[in-house]
Amino acid sequence: MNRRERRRLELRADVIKALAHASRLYIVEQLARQEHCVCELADGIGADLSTVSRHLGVLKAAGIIEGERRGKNVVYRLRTPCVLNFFGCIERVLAESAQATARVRCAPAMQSTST
Amino acid sequence: MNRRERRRLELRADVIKALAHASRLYIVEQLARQEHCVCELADGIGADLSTVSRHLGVLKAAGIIEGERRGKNVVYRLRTPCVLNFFGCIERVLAESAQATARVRCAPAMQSTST
DNA sequence: GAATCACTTGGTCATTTGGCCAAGCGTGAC
DNA sequence: GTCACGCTTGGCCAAATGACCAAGTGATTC
Repeated sequence: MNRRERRRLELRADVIKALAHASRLYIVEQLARQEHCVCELADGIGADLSTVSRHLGVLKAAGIIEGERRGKNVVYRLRTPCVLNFFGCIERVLAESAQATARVRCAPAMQSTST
Repeated sequence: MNRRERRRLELRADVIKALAHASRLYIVEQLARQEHCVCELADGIGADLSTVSRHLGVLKAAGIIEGERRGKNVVYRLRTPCVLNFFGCIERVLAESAQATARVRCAPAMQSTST
């Protein structure tokens, strides 16, 4: 992995990092339905307004959402809806993990024939 | 966001977190081509073997890859190749961000008509 | 069974992240 | 202008993350 490739992967990782938090996933889901002001999202999340504002800042910096002042409010909307496609795959990963766990639970002596 | 929904989003976030690192993205890309032992991946990344082993542990815990001992080696492979679909969208996000940056650079007085 | 190779795990440290409170800033209402 | 409202940002702290080295474990070799 040379310097150039590392940089490329770091840029990708930054976008993924922006999505790697429950509250930010909630925000993305809500904005997928319709645009929202900060206060509405903070309400839904149940965290301090400042905390939510920072989460929005992270998503915005990553280029996933964009915000616009409208009167007193700042209204955010999804800028790259393709991120919604991730969730199907994520669910598949989780489902397979759950299956594997179940398999282990039901057949603990799968590999080691004895003991 | 009730307790149940938070839990659901946290599970999703855990999978995404596992992908949110340049070295781990490198690993996923390599394993998409073919399976590899830890030493090969460590070589490619250029980090300590222990560090790479932990990265593999994170991906495995998330259910994205799986490993199998084969003689002296432990060989890892991709378990849920659908994660590769993420990258197209990520690149689009990055490309749009780059465009936005360029726009700002070329027209700094876009919104505020004067000043 | 001792040595060696491939990997994992414990210990430690520096850095990053996420949370809240408090203070600041921009906008609209009065 | 000044007040209130909505949001952002600075300050701070606790917890999580990522890195390395060193020690431990599993498997092959001799």
